[in-house]
Amino acid sequence: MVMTGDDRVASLNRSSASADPREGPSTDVGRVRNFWRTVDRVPAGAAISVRPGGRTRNIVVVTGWIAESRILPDGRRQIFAFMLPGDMAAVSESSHVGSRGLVALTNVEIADAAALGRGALDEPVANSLAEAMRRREERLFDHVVRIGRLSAMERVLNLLLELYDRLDAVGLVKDDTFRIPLTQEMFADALGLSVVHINRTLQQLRRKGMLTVGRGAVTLHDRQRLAAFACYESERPAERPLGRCGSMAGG
Amino acid sequence: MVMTGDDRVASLNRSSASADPREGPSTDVGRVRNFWRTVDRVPAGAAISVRPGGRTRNIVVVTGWIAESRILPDGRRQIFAFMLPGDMAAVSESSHVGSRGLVALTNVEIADAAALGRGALDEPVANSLAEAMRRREERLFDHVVRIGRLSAMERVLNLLLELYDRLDAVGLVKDDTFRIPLTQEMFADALGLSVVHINRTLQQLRRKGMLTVGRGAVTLHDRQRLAAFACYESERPAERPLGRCGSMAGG
DNA sequence: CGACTTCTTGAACCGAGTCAAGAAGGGTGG
DNA sequence: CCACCCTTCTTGACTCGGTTCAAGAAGTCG
Repeated sequence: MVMTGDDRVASLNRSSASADPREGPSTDVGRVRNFWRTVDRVPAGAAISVRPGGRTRNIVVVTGWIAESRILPDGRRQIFAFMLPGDMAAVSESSHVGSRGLVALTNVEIADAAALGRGALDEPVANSLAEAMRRREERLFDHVVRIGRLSAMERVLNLLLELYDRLDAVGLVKDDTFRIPLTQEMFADALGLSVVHINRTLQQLRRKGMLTVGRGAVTLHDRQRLAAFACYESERPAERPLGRCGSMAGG
Repeated sequence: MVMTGDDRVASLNRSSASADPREGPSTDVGRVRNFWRTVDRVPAGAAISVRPGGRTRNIVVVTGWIAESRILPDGRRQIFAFMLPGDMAAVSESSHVGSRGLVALTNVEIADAAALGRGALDEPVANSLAEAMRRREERLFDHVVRIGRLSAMERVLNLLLELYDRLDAVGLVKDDTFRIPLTQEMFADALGLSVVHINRTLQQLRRKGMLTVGRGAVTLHDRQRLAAFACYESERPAERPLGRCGSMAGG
């Protein structure tokens, strides 16, 4: 798991305006054009905030990863969520230490969601933004469970499975593999563990053949089994076989 | 910390429609009357959900405590938040195992928020509901930090300090003391710890003279100091002296 | 009073943290 | 292309916070 930036969306229309490209692959082309005209580039490590003048801003991630996090006065950090290409969010101003903030984990391209509907939020944009907010909140709950009630191994797998599904939805997964620009430290700060323990946990998972990590990419082997082990439930309710999670049938 | 129900709001107008009574102690009296006509009673332990027919329901807690939680298929439970008198929320239907659900921790009285504005949500109600949602989300982030990055002692104190502030805001604190209808198990499930360890942690805090717990009531001694220790930041930004939290100056 | 829940405490265990040092990458300038 | 630096990853040894198991005490309720 090495930091390697530049995982830009292969084909534009797959990560277009709609938060969930599956429902309508190619949205209004003119809208997407407008999209690109208002793109902002943010370098890795930089904070994402409203310009001094503005109030609140609805953005869409076009390329790259963003973390939503808080830093405690004594330096401890907690990452609440990762924003991936296609994700929308409302950004308000904040100082970050003590409060929440968005930080670019890679070089990032973001677009103003408002611009998609030229000016005021129009119906479809407002809707997908609302839908995005709903999902974001749901993920936040998942994250609380992860941190509060899962073991280290379960946490790691559970998070990776979520990232898999989300990246898959925007076409960034191929052969059960996706690029992941996170350092083990970021992983640790998201999951409430120490870097060292994240490392050891990944080693274990590797040895058990459950996943492959390295050079900025992750491959999940037998996601079905991993999901059952890590109490992971896919967002779309189609597939849900999990019995009592936590135990490992054969491993 | 013993379960003792019946902590009803002493004076009605303090817990009236507005989520934050401080800004306007006595809201429209007629509205409050209407309030009482549409009150629902829910016994301790019961789930709170929409009636079979309905879709989504905006409610206000009038009396009692409610927990928002999820139960994993293997029985582990995570409590996301506590709803106290005066809190508003939007309730949608859910099965609870696997997904989220609201459970009455005590006997509870709830009112329909919509009823406050006779029918459709009117401006003031919609606003305070939006404001309540904002705060609720902010608290959820606080909770993630608590669980993800604080030690057991910090977690316990931090949560108690939050409950203090919220109960104080609706007039349910007197002499640094408030009633708390939580069992240690609920505390454990909220903070991601075991019951036994919650118990021991409370013992420690007692011995250090930081708080008093017993017979369903908690008293916090020297909240200023406790807040600094537990990385707690009050919602209203007036008072914030905390330096680098985590260490105990003298104790 | 009896039954049940909740609290408390001890002892043993172990998952995860800390400290520390070395290896492996990755990027940069000469 | 190499030398160097800095970040990230890895591993070992040790510590410790928190869990588990178990059993008894204290409350609480009918």
